[in-house]
Parts: sequence; structure tokens; C-alpha cells
Amino acid sequence: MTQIVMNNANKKLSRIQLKNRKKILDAALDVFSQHGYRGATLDLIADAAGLSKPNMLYYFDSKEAIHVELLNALMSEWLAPLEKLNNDGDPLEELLDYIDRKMEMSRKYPRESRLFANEIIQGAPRMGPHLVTGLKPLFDEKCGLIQSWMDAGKIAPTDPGQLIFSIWAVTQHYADFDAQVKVLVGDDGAAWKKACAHVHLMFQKLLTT
Amino acid sequence: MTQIVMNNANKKLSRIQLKNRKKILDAALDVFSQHGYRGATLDLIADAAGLSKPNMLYYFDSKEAIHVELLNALMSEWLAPLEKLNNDGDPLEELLDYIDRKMEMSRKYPRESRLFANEIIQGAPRMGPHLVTGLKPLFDEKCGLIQSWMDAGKIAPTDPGQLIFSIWAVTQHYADFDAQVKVLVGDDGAAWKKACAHVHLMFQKLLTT
DNA sequence: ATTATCTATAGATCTATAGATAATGC
DNA sequence: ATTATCTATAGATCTATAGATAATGC
Repeated sequence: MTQIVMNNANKKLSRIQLKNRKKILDAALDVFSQHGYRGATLDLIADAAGLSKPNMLYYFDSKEAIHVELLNALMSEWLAPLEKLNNDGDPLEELLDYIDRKMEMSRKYPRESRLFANEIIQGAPRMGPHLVTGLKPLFDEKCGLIQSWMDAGKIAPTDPGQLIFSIWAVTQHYADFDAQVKVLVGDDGAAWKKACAHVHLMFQKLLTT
Repeated sequence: MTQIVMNNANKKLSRIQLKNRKKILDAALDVFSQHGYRGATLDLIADAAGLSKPNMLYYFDSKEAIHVELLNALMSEWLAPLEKLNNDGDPLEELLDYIDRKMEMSRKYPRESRLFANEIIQGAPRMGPHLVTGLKPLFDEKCGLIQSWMDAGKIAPTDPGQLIFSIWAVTQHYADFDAQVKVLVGDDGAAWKKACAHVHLMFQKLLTT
């Protein structure tokens, strides 16, 4: 199941290759994030990409290859906001900025959030190794940083790992559970502003004494 | 797609009927919550239930009928903890109790949480009407109650709806993203206690001034 | 008599490939 | 010459049903 994909970077791609691969990946992101891996079909993806099914398989070896490519790309995009968290500025500001960035990502990239959520909910069958090799080291490093801030009395003490979980949970909720949020409070700009204000306030209180 | 299922309650079911339906629903909860609707197959469910596929379809008309039955049952179980939130006790205590109940449910019923999450992430294709008729009225009612507590100065002011979202997000995260939580902090009892303590603290701070 | 289960399979859907044809780059 | 696209279809998987047989309740 889990397979290493040699993403032969030294093979030059023509302009058409690049353009069509991009179209396919964008279409696949639509379809996989909405239907999950199994619910997605090559027909749906090909239609969305505006290509025939066999032509699409000229660009990618298989359905799984498309999915793996998406998850690879997603992992680095997903880690970026956390990577930016560092010791340069004021700890509280750093963390609140991180939270704001995550809210921004939820609004701008809900498909990516749902792709990830689908994968994790189903037990990370194709992403497990990525979590161990990519996410965990970064997570541990940032937990250490946050712990040092707490030890120095710069922010209120709590468990750093659990803090990160709760940030992820709250911010990604707006992308992943959008269908529910829409039913309950609508999805106009006003609701979104309330959401941002609430989330900001919540973590501000948590992190100050 | 969306269809009303007349769950003829006046048709008496034999003991075998009851037992086998229960076995099927339990197996289906396993399979649907892990693989999503499309990823689940009748073969997987029948195997898990210990019945042949045709025999299973003697008890339920179709794959979708099984899923609908699960979602129906889920909706009431899912609303129960929120329903208990009322004006009897101290507002802060009421809310913190609700949060503790939700954490408990995440630990005890992760399959139900994931079944629900799968459905919502994919746009609630089979549950949309349930959300409108079942969840929304209760949500609105409890938002009103929480708002009245805030107005009376019993708890710190914030948006009641967003408060409920953040409670759901944080508590359900431990069930839905369990695969990720396990990779990052393991899943021993110690990690769980930390989680409960963190979540409790977070909302306690949020709700007090 | 009614309820429950089994074998066999129809019919739909889905991934992937074979092999021919058209378009493009040098 | 190489790259890209198309038609047609093989082979696997999946939902659901038909129709026969076994088990159970009165």
C-alpha cells in the first residue's frame, strides 16, 4: 500500500506537461477533498480537468499516484505556517499570529484542509509515514520552543502539544465542518469576522495569566 | 438522493431480527466510520457482521438504508449532551460539564464521531436535512441560553455560536484526528489526562473574566 | 405458514491498458 | 522522431436480486 514514489525531478517536463499536470491536480483536489479517496473516481477527476480518462493516465500512472502527489504537496504547504513560528518576536504575538495564519488558511484553502482531514480520519492510510518523518520532528521542535516560553514566564503554562492540537482543531473546523457551520450560522462575512474574533480571544486568554 | 425513510415502527421485529440488525449496524459503524460511505462495501460490512451479503440485504434494503439508519441513530445520541445544558445550575459549571461530557464521548464513541465527521466533510449529502430540522433548533435555543448567561454577567462575553463550535472542534478533534494525535504524542492514559486538563483549562479561562 | 439463509448471477461501475491516430518540435 | 490524445475494451469490483432451500413458530 504505502509506496515510495521516486519523483524523478531530473526529467524535464514540457509546457503542456506542466499545464495538464496542474489542471489534473487541481481537479483532483476538488474531487478528493469532496468525496474522499474511494468516493473519487477517475471519471469525475477527468471531467473536472477537461481531459479524457486515458489521457489523464498518460500524465499520472494511477489514481493513487495522483493522490500521493497531492498529499506530498499538501504536507509542505501545511507545515509552512508552523515553521514560521520562531523565537524572533514576542511569544504571545508569535502564537496569535500563527493562529491568525491558520484561520486565513482555513478560509483560503478549505479543499486542502478537507483533503487532509479525510486522510487522517480514515487512519492516514497513505500519509502515515509523512506524519512520522515530516510532521513529528517539526511538532516536537515547536513544542520545545513553546515550553521554553512557558518556562520563562512569557506565556501562561499549559501543555504545548495540546495547545497546538487545540489551535489546529479550532481553526481547521471552519474548513472541515463548513457544511455544518453554514447551516447553523450562515457563511457571510459577518460570521467569519465573529469566528476570527472569537478564536483570537480564546487563545489570548489561554496564553495570558 | 436525499430520501425520507419511513421507519415503520409498528412492525414488530423478532428476536433474531433485532439481534442481526444490531450486528449489522455495529459492523457498519466500524466500516463506514473508517472508510467513509463510498469506501465502505457491503462485503466488508457483511464480513464484520458475520453474515452473508444477501442475508444482510434481507435485513436492510440497501447500503444507503444502513447508512441512513446509522445517521438517524447518531443524530439523537449526538444531541443528547447539548440538550442537557440548561438553566438549573451554575452557568460556568454547566458549560464545563458539557465540555467534559463531550471529551468523554470522544473517548468512548470515536466511531460515531468519525462517522459524523466523514459525512459533514463531504458536504452532508445524506444528513443535510437532519442538520436543519434536528440540530439547528437546538443550537439556536442553547445559543439563546448562553447569551442570557453572558448578558447577566454570569460568564465572560463572547459569541455563543462560535463558543459551541470551538467546543465541538476541540473535543471531537481527539476522536477524528486520533491517527495524528497518536503519531505526535501517543495515546496512553497520560496523554489523555493532559488533553482533558488542557481543554478544561482553556474554556475555563475563556468563560471567566 | 412464515422467517431466515444460501447459491448463483445480472448489471453497473471503475481502474487501467492496448493500440491506433493526431499534433508538435527539431 | 517524439509527444499527446483518442477509441475500444479487458478485467476487477460492487450493489442488488432471483429463486431455491433450510429453519422456526404456531
